[in-house]
Amino acid sequence: MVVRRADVARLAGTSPAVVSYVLNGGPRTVAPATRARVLAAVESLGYRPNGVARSLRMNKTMTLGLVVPDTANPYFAELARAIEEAAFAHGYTLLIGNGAEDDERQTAYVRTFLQRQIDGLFLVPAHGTPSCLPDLERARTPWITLDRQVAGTTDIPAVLVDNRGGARTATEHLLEHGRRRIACIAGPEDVYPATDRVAGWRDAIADAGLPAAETSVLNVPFGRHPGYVAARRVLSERIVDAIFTASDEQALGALRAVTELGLRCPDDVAITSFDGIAAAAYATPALTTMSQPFGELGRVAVSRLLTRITDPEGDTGISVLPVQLTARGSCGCPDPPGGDSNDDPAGAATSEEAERADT
Amino acid sequence: MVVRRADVARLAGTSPAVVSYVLNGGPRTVAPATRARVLAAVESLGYRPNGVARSLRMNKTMTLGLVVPDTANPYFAELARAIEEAAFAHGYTLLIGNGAEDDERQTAYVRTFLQRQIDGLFLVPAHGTPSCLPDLERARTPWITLDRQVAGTTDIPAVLVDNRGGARTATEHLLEHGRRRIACIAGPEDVYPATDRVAGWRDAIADAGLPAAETSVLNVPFGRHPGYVAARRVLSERIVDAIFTASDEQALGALRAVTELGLRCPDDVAITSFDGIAAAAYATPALTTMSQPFGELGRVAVSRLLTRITDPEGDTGISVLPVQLTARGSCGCPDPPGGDSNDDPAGAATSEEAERADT
DNA sequence: TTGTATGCGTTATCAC
DNA sequence: GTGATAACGCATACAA
Repeated sequence: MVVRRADVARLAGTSPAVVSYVLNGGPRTVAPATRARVLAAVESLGYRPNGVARSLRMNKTMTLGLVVPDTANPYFAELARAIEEAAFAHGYTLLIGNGAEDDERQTAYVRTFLQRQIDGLFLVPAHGTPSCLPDLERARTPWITLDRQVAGTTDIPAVLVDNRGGARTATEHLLEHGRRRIACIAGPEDVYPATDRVAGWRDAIADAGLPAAETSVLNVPFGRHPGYVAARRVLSERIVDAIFTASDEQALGALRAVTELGLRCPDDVAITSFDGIAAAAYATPALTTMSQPFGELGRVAVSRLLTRITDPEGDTGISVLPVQLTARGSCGCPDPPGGDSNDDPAGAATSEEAERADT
Repeated sequence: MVVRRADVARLAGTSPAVVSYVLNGGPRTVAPATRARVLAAVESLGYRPNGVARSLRMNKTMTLGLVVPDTANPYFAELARAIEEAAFAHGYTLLIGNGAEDDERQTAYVRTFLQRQIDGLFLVPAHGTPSCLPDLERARTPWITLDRQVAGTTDIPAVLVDNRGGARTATEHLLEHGRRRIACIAGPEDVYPATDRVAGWRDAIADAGLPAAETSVLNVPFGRHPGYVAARRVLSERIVDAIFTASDEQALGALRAVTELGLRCPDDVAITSFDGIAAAAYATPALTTMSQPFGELGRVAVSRLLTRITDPEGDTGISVLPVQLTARGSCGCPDPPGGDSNDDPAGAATSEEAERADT
């Protein structure tokens, strides 16, 4: 509109094609003198290539889509930041969508993104079977699932963490502290990581030879408020001495419930949870939680998606990353001073080639 | 690539142009019979228009850019969600960038976004004078500032909240509780909302006829950890009975510091803060804070930016939205049960026409 | 009412 | 080493 490539060519006394060669460093070589003239013209005119035209021609947008169930949820916010970090390092930009735990809206975003010709998609599927599956199938756009699997499928590429093992570790840690009546505040019944985390809790309970108190499993949404409500219920109805929650957010809510009921954490009720969001380190007491490797998650997810972009059939497995017990005060361990987390959820860049294909 | 408009036209026994007319509902009318054939062909082939080609032709992308200093920070996460919500309602999609409080990176994002021909940009400028200003100037892409103003400027369209008035209210509330030695944990010295919030604190202190204890102002970054460190320092070095913090995140850190030092909040140290993020309602005690109208912020920002897209010269002022005191336990008010916040930071949709220009 | 043709700004393939 | 030219897929003005 304002200044096109042809203008640059004219000023530099050459042809538009040559301008491209200079700016893109190829595919053909250009004489140093011409090159200098082109660069000068670009500078003086303030020419900036039109990315849309380029995308149309190149058939790639250098844009990745990310659809999560709730952008404002700290866990997804940290996950998004990690993805963004890794994508940026590879020269990709992120289109972000808030599915709002609603299939219809999630599908609306996926469709819009597909239409905008994103090169690849990260999806944290809402509960149930996403109605956008057919669209994704037809579009041939590489996509990969994050944090959750699509219900009932096992052949869709995914990057997950060891939910079952982590939940088991978290529960065992409560057992080691001598707790015996451990309730489980789980996620929604039909959401993948919830079921696996419940399974891990069950594993630990069973191994300890404890009765599987089914009534001690509360299926509520992830999030502070559901955690708060569930904790109030389980604490007033049952005699428990510990709670394992499926998310830090729920744990934060539970912590609040414990205090409101005049109980003390960890003395009366110990808590361990899952995720390792930054806020967990600043609660009082600080939360003992299974920390997810956000930085690694982002790097693996981006790296795998990019692989699938160049080779749509390749890299089709499921990555399961380990989680790590971060012992703090809520389980009964000594409570370290605030801010023991490294405060850098996205992690530092790795030695991977950081290539920015876009100029 | 897979299925083009021409394919649809062929199957429907008509021309590509007609396909456009049907899909876009204009600009020309088409016979019902033809229309039906086209629709059937679209359905059976699963044709989806290429948004990139459309953008090139139409010279608009239906995409808005949002660059914030830190995506993972809960305040910006809630702000982003509000923007996303409002943009979605208008059929716009959000390209999101994490400036990481770093001018260079912020500029990199702005440039990339501009190159991708976004229709408009929301910028939460990092401290100092952004080096992307010339780019924005040349690009003629409408943009608007959120939460902060560009240092030293007053003619750039912005959507802000009443930082000074809010800070004053928060501080006065502490005074009403009988506190007299009120420290101020501020943001970085050169960031707009920080200076205004300090000014508000100063207003209240001065009006109360109290000495302006300059040493009681601590300029630290927003964020939990800085708040924690600052609180530890101010609590051990000085005798204070209250703290006003410039952000909820800092307050959360401060709360942790209070507890670690064996003090009680609000008994020994009362706290009020600023922002009204969801987490504030679940701290123990829950934070008394100046709640920002996230939903309204998003709607106003989007609405104003869209206005500027249709009329680049119009709507060039600065919006200042009011903030509201949310009294909870940390100031000494009765602590309501957890989850008193409506848990819907983005707010419900208004009666504004929700138009989705994209199909 | 419908088919044809041109241009959006770029990259890449041609001859030169 | 360089200049013209054909796509990319769409929207629309124009001729039929």
